[in-house]
Amino acid sequence: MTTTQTDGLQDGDAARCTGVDLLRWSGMPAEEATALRDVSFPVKWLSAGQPLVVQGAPLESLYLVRSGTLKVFQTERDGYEQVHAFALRGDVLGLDGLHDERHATAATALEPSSVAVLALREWQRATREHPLLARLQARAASLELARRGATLHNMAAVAAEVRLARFLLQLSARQALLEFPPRKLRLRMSRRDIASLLGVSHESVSRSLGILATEGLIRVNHREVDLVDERGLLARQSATRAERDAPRLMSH
Amino acid sequence: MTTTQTDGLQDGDAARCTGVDLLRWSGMPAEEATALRDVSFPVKWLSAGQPLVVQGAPLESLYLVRSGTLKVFQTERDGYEQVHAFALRGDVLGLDGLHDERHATAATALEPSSVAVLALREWQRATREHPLLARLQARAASLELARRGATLHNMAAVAAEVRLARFLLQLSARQALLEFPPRKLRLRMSRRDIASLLGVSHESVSRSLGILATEGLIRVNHREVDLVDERGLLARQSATRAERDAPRLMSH
DNA sequence: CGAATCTTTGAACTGAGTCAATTAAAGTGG
DNA sequence: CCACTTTAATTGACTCAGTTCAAAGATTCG
Repeated sequence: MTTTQTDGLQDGDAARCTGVDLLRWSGMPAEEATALRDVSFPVKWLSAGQPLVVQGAPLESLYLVRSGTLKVFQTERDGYEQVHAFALRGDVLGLDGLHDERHATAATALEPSSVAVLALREWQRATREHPLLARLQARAASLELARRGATLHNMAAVAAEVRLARFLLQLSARQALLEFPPRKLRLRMSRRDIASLLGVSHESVSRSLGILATEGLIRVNHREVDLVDERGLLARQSATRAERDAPRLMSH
Repeated sequence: MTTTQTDGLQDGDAARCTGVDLLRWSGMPAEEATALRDVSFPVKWLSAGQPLVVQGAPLESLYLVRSGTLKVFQTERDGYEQVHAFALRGDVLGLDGLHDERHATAATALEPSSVAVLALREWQRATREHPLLARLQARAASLELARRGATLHNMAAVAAEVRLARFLLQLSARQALLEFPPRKLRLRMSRRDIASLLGVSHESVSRSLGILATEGLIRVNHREVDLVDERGLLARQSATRAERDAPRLMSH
């Protein structure tokens, strides 16, 4: 909203996108969706560091990430930023606010990014008329739910390097899905953001990166991380928490 | 396990429920939903300890909890059970599996419980024909997403008692919504389940309960917990993680 | 009543948080 | 374009809370 400099448009890219685009970005087959060609939504561009939604704001629209990276977070009373997720192409922002019409989490761009603006009224009408769009939303919610599970899994690990290894592997997997090189990670977020997501101090993130690098599993250069030894990382990501009384499959 | 042959029905309660029931259980206004009287779904009864869905199983239906308590969890390769949530009345199970048609998480009853079985085909048809049901699903997903955020918040806390305090307060709040006495908690889950959800060892849960009890904030008797001093608990739940460089509100 | 699970408590060890100080990078403005 | 400021990242030292291992009660259930 308002004119934050380049605001709406940007040269070389459309100011609006169609329903077919939405399907494509969220990784759904879009062939037989000719009807969705006539549905369109505005595209909003964000510069690095620009907030898209603030916590607690009335939910006026959902957003589907078209490009870039956003961080999704809550700010505690004491000012601590709890990062919930990083949003990449295809992710839908604002779903966690549908139930009470307020944004439960804030979202800020970590690099130049663009999103489709799904104004609530129109979007809900669109989902009613186009089951594929309803499906898109359900799918997005489902994916996010599953990803939250993975995040929980991360934080459940005892050792900080284990959490970090899991995080890196998950990011790699997501990049692969988006057809980026899966073992060349360009971290768009600060160490502190990662630390928050993993539930450790940012110093621990630093140290853990060092440890994994020393072990030859990754190579770290500023915010560029190469996954050198993926097998090793996979091995490292085991061990959630000691559970000596683990597998008790009853013997028929 | 054991007598799975009682399966569907149980004396004294209907074998099916209507769309209006679904709305009611999930806390949505159900007055003007006369059309939903004709939509009905089977009810399934579960005994304590009975699994409802297993991890990885093909998603054949969603479930809406009608009564009781379920635990939602994943079992790691090493046999560790990572608890994701506890489901109470109104919660929908299986949403995290919609995106790939497999159950991402398992669900097991912690006490005698009942759920509405929303067989996928029929349910999806129903949501298409009845926007209120579509809304119910979106709302359920949204609520669960928001609740996952709270869980993240819990695990981000440094001290174990803080995590526990938050957990107890959240459970209390949910009970209040369901019109149960908010400061008389009957924990349906084991200490270990709680520990898993909070990301600590079960010994720590035991100790933390002791600490909070010693401080006079709660009273513990086996699995009955009374919230004696709610203010105190609220005070205890602060302090996520030191962040001396916290509030940086830019002043324009 | 006995077997299994759950829960509590104890003791020792260790990994991660906190505090602190230094270096590196990025952003700002003249 | 370069000083200057601010923020990000790394590294070290110290301390302590929580994990781990162990073992003893308590409760449940067959």
